[in-house]
Amino acid sequence: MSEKPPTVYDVAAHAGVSIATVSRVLRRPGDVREVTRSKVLGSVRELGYVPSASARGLAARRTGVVGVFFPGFDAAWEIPELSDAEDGLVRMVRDSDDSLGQRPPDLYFDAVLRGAELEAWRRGLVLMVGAGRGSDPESVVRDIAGRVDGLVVLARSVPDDLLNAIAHRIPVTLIAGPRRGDNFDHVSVANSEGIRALTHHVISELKVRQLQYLGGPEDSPDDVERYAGYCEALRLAGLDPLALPPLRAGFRRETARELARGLVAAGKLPRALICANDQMALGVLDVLHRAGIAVPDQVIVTGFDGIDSGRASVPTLSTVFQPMETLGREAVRIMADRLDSPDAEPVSKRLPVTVLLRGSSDG
Amino acid sequence: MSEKPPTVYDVAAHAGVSIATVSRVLRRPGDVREVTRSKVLGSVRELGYVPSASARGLAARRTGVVGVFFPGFDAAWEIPELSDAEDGLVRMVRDSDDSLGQRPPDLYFDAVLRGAELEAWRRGLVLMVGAGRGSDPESVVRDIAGRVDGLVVLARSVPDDLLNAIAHRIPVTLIAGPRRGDNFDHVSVANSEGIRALTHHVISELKVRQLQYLGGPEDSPDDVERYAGYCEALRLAGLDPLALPPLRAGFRRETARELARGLVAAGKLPRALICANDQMALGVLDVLHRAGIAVPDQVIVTGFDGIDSGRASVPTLSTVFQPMETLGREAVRIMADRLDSPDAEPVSKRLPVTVLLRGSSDG
DNA sequence: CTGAAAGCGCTAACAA
DNA sequence: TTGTTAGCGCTTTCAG
Repeated sequence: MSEKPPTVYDVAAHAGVSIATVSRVLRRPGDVREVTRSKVLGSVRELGYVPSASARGLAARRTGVVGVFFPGFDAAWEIPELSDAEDGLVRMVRDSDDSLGQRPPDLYFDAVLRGAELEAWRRGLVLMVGAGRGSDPESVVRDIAGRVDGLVVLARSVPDDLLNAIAHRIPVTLIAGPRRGDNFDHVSVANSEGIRALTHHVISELKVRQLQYLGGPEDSPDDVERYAGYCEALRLAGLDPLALPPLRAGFRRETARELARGLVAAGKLPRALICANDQMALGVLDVLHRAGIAVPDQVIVTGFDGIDSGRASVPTLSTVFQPMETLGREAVRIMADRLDSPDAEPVSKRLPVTVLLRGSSDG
Repeated sequence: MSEKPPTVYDVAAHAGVSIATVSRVLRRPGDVREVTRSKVLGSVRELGYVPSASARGLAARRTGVVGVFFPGFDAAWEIPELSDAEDGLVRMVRDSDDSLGQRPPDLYFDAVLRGAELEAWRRGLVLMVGAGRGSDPESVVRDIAGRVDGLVVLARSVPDDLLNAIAHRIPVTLIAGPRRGDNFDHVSVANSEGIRALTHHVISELKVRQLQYLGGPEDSPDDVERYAGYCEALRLAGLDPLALPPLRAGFRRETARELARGLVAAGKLPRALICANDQMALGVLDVLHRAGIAVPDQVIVTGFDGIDSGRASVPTLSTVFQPMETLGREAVRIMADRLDSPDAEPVSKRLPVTVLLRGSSDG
């Protein structure tokens, strides 16, 4: 399938120049006379020369690669082996919600990754992705750390000490989560401010005084911020955040569904349910719909994230849009700047959000 | 921020061994006596040693990295500069559909990428991603090609000649699109079979005889396959695929909306609209809903892909689910195998799809 | 504008 | 079991 790949030496020989000239043609074409350059480029094409990034990285001490490390919520053992079963090419099911053997998509990381890739491209960088899974992020992170010029880390996917060790060698940019010391650059979104504004709207415009919070995992920094924003809005209105205790559904649609069914069955629905993300809000919406409970007339539901499905739901979902893609872009932008000027002051940027008032609150 | 990173030499000196031993400890710990090993590992930790992947790749001639290259539908000039404007952290809008300055998410690539990452992790590989954008995929592909042991390429994101040049050096696995020669391994999904089954269901179970196809770009290989499947089902039933000419909306929701509005206005709605992807189907559904046209009673609508929004729409969307994540996983799996045995026969795998009969056809 | 030569940090025979 | 040594393919002074 492949013979020995040509190297600079081959190209140099073929073009009748030195390897230094070949290198120049590729890196700073302006430094080479036109005729020489085109001669070299001719050889490059003819031989199908592809420079070895390893050699280049070794010699130049920079790889042009930025690593992106994000938490993998899939425990290793939950990932099914790829099966080789062949039951024909088409299966047919009625109204199957899931059972497709697919895990729910993680819109958030996907979007961040897309943004990161986008900005990397604009900056002439390449992206290397890794996820923390199972018990030992350490090996993966080290593995990636040796390959890249800088590392972008999502939320709390890497333990502090490891992070510090890495930051000692290459710049690290943190996405989301709390700011951790000022060894790192940091990008976040206005979590608390956003949900506070939305909650405030529900209270003062829609005249609701009985609200309940539906949160994700308590150890999620995002959830912590959002809950704080929620509480703040209530207190500002003279309401007690603990009048109705916060509910938890781990950011997951299915879990929220079960929880909502429970509330319906018990007749304990609040006048407004402020959810910490869209997935949960959609689950709730779905259950209420089936139970014949009118949204927003009987119950107001809001989400957070601004995922696409919230535009297709009935009613459409009021939510706080967070610019996930921009989050990724901004992180890489900051990283690129950092690589250019390693000694500049650490940067911390907070991105604005947009409250989207739609059918589930302002129908 | 960082001093000179320690190398094998530093570790060797610190541990009082040779660099070869350090290398062994890291690569084949079994070949080293226990005491030596722990001494070395101690030094590694103490010095915060991180091996250079460049040097390693150069010496070992393999990088442990798989590249994934996918088409970027964003023309470069359409990507807005990241703005530094600060108009406060919260903005508030009513019922804004878009205007969020975000491009529509590309669920398909996201899912494929996620699957690829997953399988790469299981195989101890790292993923490097790049997108073709603007006029010149060549430079990016070359750039990536030099960094990886193998390249996974989505659909037609890379011109044939370039692809051949690359395949000459490193293994290439194609995802989706037509099979292109047998220099390459290839994974695809049962596009035509899936849509044929769904169309057949609409015709023979739902007794519909007036169908119309709503396709994507004509040069999309996926669309070509899907259209073929559609036609086949019609012919099998003795219907003329061209009785109603195929419509085109470039796989985009917005475009499909406009088109649907046109059909409604002209009173030219067919009894069933078979859409080549979910985004378009959702656009149609939305327009019909607003126009007060009953789905599926007056018009049946079907999609293709099985994206999440199709479960939240009203009615829920009948569609053909394609295992996008599995597509990515399978591609990396094949690549990993290929790296292990470069001279095995080229592989071509077709993944099964699932027809999901939901509200928009079988309400 | 071009060439010669010295590494970059690591792996993999081969010796010991 | 461990050490020696010869590259891997490229960038980058420094001369010319």
